[in-house]
Amino acid sequence: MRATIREVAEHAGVAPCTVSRVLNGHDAEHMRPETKERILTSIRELDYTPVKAAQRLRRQRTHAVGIVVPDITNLYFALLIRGVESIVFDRGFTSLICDSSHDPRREARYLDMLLAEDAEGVLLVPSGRVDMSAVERLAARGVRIMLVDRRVGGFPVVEANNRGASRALGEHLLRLGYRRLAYISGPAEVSTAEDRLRGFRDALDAAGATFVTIRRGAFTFESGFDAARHVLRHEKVDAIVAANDLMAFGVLRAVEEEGLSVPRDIGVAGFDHVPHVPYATFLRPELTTVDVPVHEMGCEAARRLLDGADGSLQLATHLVPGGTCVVQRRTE
Amino acid sequence: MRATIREVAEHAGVAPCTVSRVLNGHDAEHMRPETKERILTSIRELDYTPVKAAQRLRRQRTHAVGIVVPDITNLYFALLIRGVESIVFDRGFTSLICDSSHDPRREARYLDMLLAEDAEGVLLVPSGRVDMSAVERLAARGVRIMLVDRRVGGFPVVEANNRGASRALGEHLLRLGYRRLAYISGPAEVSTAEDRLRGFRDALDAAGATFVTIRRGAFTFESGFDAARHVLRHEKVDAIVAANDLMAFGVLRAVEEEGLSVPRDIGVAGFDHVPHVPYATFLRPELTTVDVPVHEMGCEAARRLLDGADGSLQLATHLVPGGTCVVQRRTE
DNA sequence: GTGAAAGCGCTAACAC
DNA sequence: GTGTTAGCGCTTTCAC
Repeated sequence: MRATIREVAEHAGVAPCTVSRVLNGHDAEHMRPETKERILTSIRELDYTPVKAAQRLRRQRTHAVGIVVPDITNLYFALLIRGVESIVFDRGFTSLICDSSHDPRREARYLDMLLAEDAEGVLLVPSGRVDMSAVERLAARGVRIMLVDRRVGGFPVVEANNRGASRALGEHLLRLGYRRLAYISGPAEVSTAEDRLRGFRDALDAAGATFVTIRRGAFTFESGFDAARHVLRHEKVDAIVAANDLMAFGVLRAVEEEGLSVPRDIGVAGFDHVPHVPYATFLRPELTTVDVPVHEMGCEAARRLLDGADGSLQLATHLVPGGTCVVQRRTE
Repeated sequence: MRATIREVAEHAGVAPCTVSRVLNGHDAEHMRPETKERILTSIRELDYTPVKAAQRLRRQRTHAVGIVVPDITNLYFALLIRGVESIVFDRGFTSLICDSSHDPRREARYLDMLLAEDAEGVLLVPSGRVDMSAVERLAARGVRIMLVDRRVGGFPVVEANNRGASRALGEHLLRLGYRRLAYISGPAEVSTAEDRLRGFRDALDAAGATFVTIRRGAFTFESGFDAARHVLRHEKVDAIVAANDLMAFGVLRAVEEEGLSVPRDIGVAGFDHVPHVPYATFLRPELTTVDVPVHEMGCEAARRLLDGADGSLQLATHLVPGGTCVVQRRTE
């Protein structure tokens, strides 16, 4: 039923290896054009496609890479995947997209699956509590590992300059006159959360200021909402800064529910800038945040993985001032 | 460096096929427990994992399935993928997730890639203008094709009862007293768009009513916004119904920009119910819409594909009344 | 310029 | 109960 390379060879009156040569472009220098033509015709007539499994077995290469993200339904990671895929696919590699759903056990199972599939490289956005042994298993087999967005262990990473950007955001808010700041951070295990907190603190330190309060969320809308409500009910602050936009949206919701108004009564800032979310267009005023080039991060990580580049890379980010933070009239 | 089955066999003092038997559970009845034990130990000690390419070649089965969606950054399709993956992965299959990005050419390339990978089945959410020849190429090779969410050609499909649900939505609005309705439909090539329009029309027909106007959007926020603004500026309507929630959000935005208020001045309804979008929580009042069990659709499609079930399936949906449509005081 | 032959790692039919 | 053998479809020396 399905044609093999031998059948193509017979049909064209040549040996299998000659067909193979055509298929793989090893005919560059020395091959009679008419032979090549005959073979190409046979391939077309028999509707021949090589069996990948046989190629992989023989070549001892799979041309497959894995990409593991914590949550495929999160636009941030979906854009990352798009970036990766745009490079990987166009280079003729197959990518195995895996969604760990924030579950370290599931994540480990996917990593083992990638090992079984003989992925040549793996791009990993680690969940909060990665099973490093699964990662080590891959590395031990010589699989190239590249972390994306979040650091963990000693593996090379492509990430944003979270600390620097967060510091710039902090300086921005201080410049606008905000002084009583609450910070809603992300999970302690996630490097982006820690870097953003540290960066903002850098700004405060330089100005001799401190946070009124710091709370920890889970990078989700709900956790931002909960944390903000708690802050608003127990502290006197003039701005709330969240470690990502999703939580910042939760903050805005809480501010509204508490009967306050942004930016009149309180300033709000986020981090991420995933404004591609159409719903976010509803926001008035627009959120003060930091743009993270997540698609570019995916592209760059894929490029480095395929090119065999070692070492880490930090991508530049930039401040996106929005109407949720404005110049404060000092009321004292 | 990497252990093969032969090395495991030698290490355990058995023949390769015996190792294979253990690996594949063909040891059920008759195998000396100690032999099995010895083999398992060797496997562990040598850190052996079978080479998938060799297995696939020998077994003539890939245990791989493809899933092609038009837009991985759209939460709707991300949830669909999750549903599919939850079934496929747990059954020991590998899924190849492909994002056609609404581009029929890219879509065709992915379908050809799935052919080259010898996917045993393909779940396809066709883009607006699918290249059916690429689909036929797969089918001709005996690859099982199952459409999801959208119909096209004569292939079996797992979809929602869009027409029935839309009719119910129409009846709901009529019952509330809305009479001057504008409808913002989706792309004509997409079956969901057509079904929803037809269903709503069913309701109007039964009541002897007609649309004030029908416009066509692209299922995007922006197109919903544009269409609604046009309607609001040129027609006198008491409600605008969009063929999906994304466009409905655009409608709400347009209504706000035109200085009108929902539901006081105008009713708004959508279709999809992807309220999992945290940002949507901002919406006050909540959107009147129809719940489409998209995750379940993914699961069911995957199950049917793997179980070899033929024929189509329609999943039930249900109306989600929201504050954007309320009882109208007839003002005449 | 092209062909013959070997073998990638695995499994299954058939021996014993 | 376990081993021997052949072969899945392909690529790549090495001949000539």
